[in-house]
Amino acid sequence: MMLSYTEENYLKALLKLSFQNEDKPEAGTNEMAAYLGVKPATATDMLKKLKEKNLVSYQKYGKILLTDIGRKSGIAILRKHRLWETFLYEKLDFSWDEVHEVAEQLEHIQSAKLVDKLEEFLDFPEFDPHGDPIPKANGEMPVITKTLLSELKNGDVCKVAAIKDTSTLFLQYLEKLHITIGTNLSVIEVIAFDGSLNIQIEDADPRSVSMKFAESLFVQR
Amino acid sequence: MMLSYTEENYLKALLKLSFQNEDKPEAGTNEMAAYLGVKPATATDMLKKLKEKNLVSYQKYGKILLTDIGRKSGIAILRKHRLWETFLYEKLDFSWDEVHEVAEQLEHIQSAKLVDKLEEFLDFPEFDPHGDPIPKANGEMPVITKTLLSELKNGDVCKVAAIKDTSTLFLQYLEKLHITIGTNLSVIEVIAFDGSLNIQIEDADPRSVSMKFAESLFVQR
DNA sequence: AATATTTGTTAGATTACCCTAACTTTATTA
DNA sequence: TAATAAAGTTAGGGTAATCTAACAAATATT
Ligand SMILES: [Mn+2]
Ligand SMILES: [Mn+2]
Ligand SMILES: [Mn+2]
Ligand SMILES: [Mn+2]
Repeated sequence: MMLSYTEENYLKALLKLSFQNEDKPEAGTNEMAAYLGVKPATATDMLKKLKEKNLVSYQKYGKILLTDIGRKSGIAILRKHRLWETFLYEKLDFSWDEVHEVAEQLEHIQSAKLVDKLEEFLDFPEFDPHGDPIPKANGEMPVITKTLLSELKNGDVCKVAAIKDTSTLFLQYLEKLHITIGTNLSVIEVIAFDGSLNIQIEDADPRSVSMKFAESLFVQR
Repeated sequence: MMLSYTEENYLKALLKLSFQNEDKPEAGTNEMAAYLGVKPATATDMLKKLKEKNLVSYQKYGKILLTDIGRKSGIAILRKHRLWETFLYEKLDFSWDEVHEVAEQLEHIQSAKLVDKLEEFLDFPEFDPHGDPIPKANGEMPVITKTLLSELKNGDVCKVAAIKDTSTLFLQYLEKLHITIGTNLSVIEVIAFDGSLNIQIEDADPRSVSMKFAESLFVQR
């Protein structure tokens, strides 16, 4: 099916929201509009079009759910986004916080061959530079159990698995701390007072990080 | 300056036409419209906008000429186009006739860093897969004297330098004949009757090619 | 249950790009 | 040079994506 640049962005947004709203993979109009930076009225209009094309199912004043086709299309875009991010990071020396913006554009390039060849060129990466799983050509995606650093207890050790908050400020802060995907962390002490943590980053001297920090980082035990 | 996808295509078209119309680097409205596959009325509309933005200079019913800014912008797009074609051909194993279509999309990605990093990644290529020169970051472009194969005489030898007609049919025919950029050719005989040529391709047995063929291939003596 | 708040929709307008049909200007040709 | 042909413009209209303002429905609060 032929999708416009904009329609693709709506589908990807709905997919992302469906991951985010863990309980039910639904989204609301305002939520979607806020995510995309448009007004609710605009989102409603587009919703009608997407429904017409059988990409979402919803009723007036009801919740929005992607159809099978809609989800498949969304995943295809996410796949492109993450492959391009990996390309920029691995091959063109882009930094962590620079890849997303350009991938937002590259994800809309239409060419089945391009995506698959790119994946091959990158040697079939499983995760993007932020630790997020890259969907396969068939739409499959490794489901990984995500643990937040903030859920760990005194003495726990872990590896950084993925970034929850991918804002530039956070990514740049991580870089400053020499934290990247795969970095080993150990929790020395959780401070009950404010939820901050004393952690050791690889072999460096222990240091304190805030609760907000610990809630923005996914780790693997 | 912020240019839309469409504005970029108009500028690139004008640049291409300015190369094509060797004598004067001008273009007409109809010519431009035909090149872009739009109607003359549409081209006129866009022309007004481009003039407003100081990208072209022209008067009603007059000829169209790119301004310095307009030409610079056009060259920047051409640079991206040819770098991407090179990437697809060299790194992703795209064939000769497949690169153009995808590059038409990729040329519109906005990121100064991306272009320059891509160029570095490709090791600063001078020519794209069709033998066309790739503009440098500063806008400079090697000016090469183009000789058509059809201009050669009996006994002349040459190397294939670039492709004039980049249609899929021609590119696929060239592939079949094992002709690529750099292939050595020697003209055995020019047939006066119909302008066809007997040529030898590298060490293969001599064969005949049509005048149309010889007029579609640029060579270097 | 009544009211207030939040959420979502509709109506009407705008901008970018494109079209057809009718017209005007410039160039060619008899 | 007058008629014809070619080239270019204008007027009016369509679609996609966006907006603001006004309204309607659903949900939460008293
Ligand atoms: Mn991203
Ligand atoms: Mn996008
Ligand atoms: Mn090309
Ligand atoms: Mn283009």
